[in-house]
Amino acid sequence: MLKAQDNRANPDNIRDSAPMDEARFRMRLSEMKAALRDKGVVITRKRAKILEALLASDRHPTASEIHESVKAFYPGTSLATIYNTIDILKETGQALEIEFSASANRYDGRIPVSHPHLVCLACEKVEDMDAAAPNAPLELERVSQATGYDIVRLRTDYYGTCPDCLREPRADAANAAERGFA
Amino acid sequence: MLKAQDNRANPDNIRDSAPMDEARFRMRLSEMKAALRDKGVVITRKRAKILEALLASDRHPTASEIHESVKAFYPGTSLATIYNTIDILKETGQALEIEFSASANRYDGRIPVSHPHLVCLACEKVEDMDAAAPNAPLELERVSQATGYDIVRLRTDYYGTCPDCLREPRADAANAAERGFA
DNA sequence: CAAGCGCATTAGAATCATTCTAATTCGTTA
DNA sequence: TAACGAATTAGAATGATTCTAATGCGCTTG
Repeated sequence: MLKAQDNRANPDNIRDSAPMDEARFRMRLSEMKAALRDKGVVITRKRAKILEALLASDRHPTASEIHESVKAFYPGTSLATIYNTIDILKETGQALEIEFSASANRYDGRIPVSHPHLVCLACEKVEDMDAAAPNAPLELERVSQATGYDIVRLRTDYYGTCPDCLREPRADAANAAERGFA
Repeated sequence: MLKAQDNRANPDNIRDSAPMDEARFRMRLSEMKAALRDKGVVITRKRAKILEALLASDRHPTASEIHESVKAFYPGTSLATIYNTIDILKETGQALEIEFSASANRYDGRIPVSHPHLVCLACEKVEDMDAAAPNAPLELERVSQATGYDIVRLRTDYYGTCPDCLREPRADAANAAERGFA
């Protein structure tokens, strides 16, 4: 749904970078507002501008980029408001967060080449997934050719709850600490 | 540490969580040291301990976890030394960084469900990749069953240089700023 | 053995994104 | 108009990482 560009004109292009046209923009915008109102969220003028800034950018904006954009209309706006609104959007499933700033980086000296990872959201451990798993993601070569990018690295992470934490429901910070490196 | 667990008993398991056995540990350790020495890097006692801590952990340790581990032997060790050594390991291809703390998070209000992304390392833009691309990654269901995890989210990012930046070699911070959201 | 060079290491400051806190303001409804 | 709760605010706090500038250590050379 809501694909920004009709790729049928260019069937080999699997890159989706076109700005939204006006009609689609407005449609998606009211869809978002409706979804928020359904959950009892008040759409203030600032919040509306935040939604617009999020939709208008074809770059997947950062909180700070949205902030700059909104400040052009409401100069006094605080960054906290941007984060607050983004939180609501995430909670209501109206925005996807692409995480580059979640927690501390982790290091792998055993298999120092790219391979899929299993990330436990409860205890925060990161396990290797056997690289030979079936249905491995698109090869770098293939994606490079299809997108025009020079792809050098692939990241595949599966997020969920590990078997240990599924068994033991007390999967909180204490649990994570227990398993910590010592 | 260094407990041996044999996954051959469980051929369907595509999760790779077994600690290294002693022999493998030592083999990989000298492999790393040799690779570093080849590049002219001096293996100090502290650096050796850092390599050991990295290899000994079956959790993909953070810099701070490695730090704790090394401090047990060399109490005065600074976190900066850990980061310095990790940098060398990354540069020489002896360690893989699993990034959870790279730069600012980005948000997608247009297609608010998980789909692959193209990340340009030069201008830092993030593009959507058509979700219908061939060879899509393993479905959550399938991985859940194979690993015992309750997988709720999948992340697939392709890193490289976008066509624009490939064309224009001046792909530095200024370039990134130019393309910034305004 | 002494001098000197260069890398290794250090503590602490700086940076950056994000979250928290507590006070203030705004909008709605009574 | 009064009053309540939600929205918004500035600024502090947090956490990970990077930077900086000084010091230390190990080697080589004379």
